[in-house]
Amino acid sequence: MLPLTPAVFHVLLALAGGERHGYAIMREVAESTGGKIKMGPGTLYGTVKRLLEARLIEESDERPDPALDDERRRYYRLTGVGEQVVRAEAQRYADIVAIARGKKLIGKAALVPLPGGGL
Amino acid sequence: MLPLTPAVFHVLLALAGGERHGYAIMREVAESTGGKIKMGPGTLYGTVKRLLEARLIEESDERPDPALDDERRRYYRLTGVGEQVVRAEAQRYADIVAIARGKKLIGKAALVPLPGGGL
DNA sequence: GCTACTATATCCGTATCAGATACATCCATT
DNA sequence: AATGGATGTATCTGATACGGATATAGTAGC
Repeated sequence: MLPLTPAVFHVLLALAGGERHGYAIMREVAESTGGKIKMGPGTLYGTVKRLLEARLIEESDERPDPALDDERRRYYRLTGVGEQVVRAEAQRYADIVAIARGKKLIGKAALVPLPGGGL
Repeated sequence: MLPLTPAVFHVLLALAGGERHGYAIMREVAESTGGKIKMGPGTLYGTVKRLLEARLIEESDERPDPALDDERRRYYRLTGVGEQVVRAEAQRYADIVAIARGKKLIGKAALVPLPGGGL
């Protein structure tokens, strides 16, 4: 199943933060990547359709407060399998980042300031 | 240009460790991913061809010690642009990993031992 | 009433993937 | 020296995904 395509991964990642409707997924992807990734509607809804067929996401019946709702919206959430898949892919990404760090392509994550400076 | 496809990224990542010939790239990808990713020849040489056309890699004239060489081999190395691209993609991966961590999909980074000593 | 934004959906040209296939060489074993 | 398995490069092709264009329509502000 892995690796996921970037479009699929971004959609699952957005839904990992809670259920969302299609347009909100588009906005979240753009926002979370600082505008570097912008999904067009073709990519988004095609991806959503495939994810529904693969049972990685499912449509939710729950609606928010009617005052805040928009009837046109369709809300989606991760299934159990979907969550497992997005976790596995995130771990794969982390493993690759570790490889890239080993080759000095990128610096170490700034979790703790290094006294000696370094990369 | 970004995001790169997984196949393209893995090839560039392998070449970030120094110049290599095609088959060695295949082995390195399999090894560095713990056997999780295995590129077939179709993927590898198709990818190499596209990377050459895009000037992200170039063929190297330098040959190793004839005693260790194999005339069939064709060696490739990153171009300047290729290195910039693989760095940018590695950073994009790191950014996504940070997002995934923020959503508690994966744990914190394993501490990679630095050559200069400890943290 | 007009315009921009929100929201979902499909179509289609292009590109990529990955397995199958092909062919030649190197090396170890018998 | 013959066999076989690993090494090494290369192409073809079906299936799939991408992403821009397009379509439709409700909502909100001016």
